[in-house]
Amino acid sequence: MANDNISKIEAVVRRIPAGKVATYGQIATLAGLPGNARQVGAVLGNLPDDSGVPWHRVVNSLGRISERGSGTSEGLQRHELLFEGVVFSDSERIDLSVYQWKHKK
DNA sequence: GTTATGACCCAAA
DNA sequence: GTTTGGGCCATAA
Repeated sequence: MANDNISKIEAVVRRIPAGKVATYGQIATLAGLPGNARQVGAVLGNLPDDSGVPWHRVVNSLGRISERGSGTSEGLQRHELLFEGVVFSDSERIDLSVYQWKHKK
């Protein structure tokens, strides 16, 4: 059931600590869906407002912000991350070497 | 059941 | 570290 995958993805995203970011592939793998990174994004898009999932802590491989493209948060994500202590690079990019979340254990 | 699209990832240049 | 091309899975029409 697809709904079950959403629960897993939510659980993984919820594990992301403040001031850290994770990539879709990382989440997909941790959620038990290797190679289904796209589905993670699709799930986040289907996430309800009361899901309590910090989707703004989820970025793509290059640490770039991935929004839906339709002026949806257009920088809201950046603001939220900055609020949590995440530092952005010159062109709206994050230094994954420092801020990429390490589930490690 | 098939076609088309998507908040992506990986390997190579 | 960034960009280009190819590929995987799931949802929608």
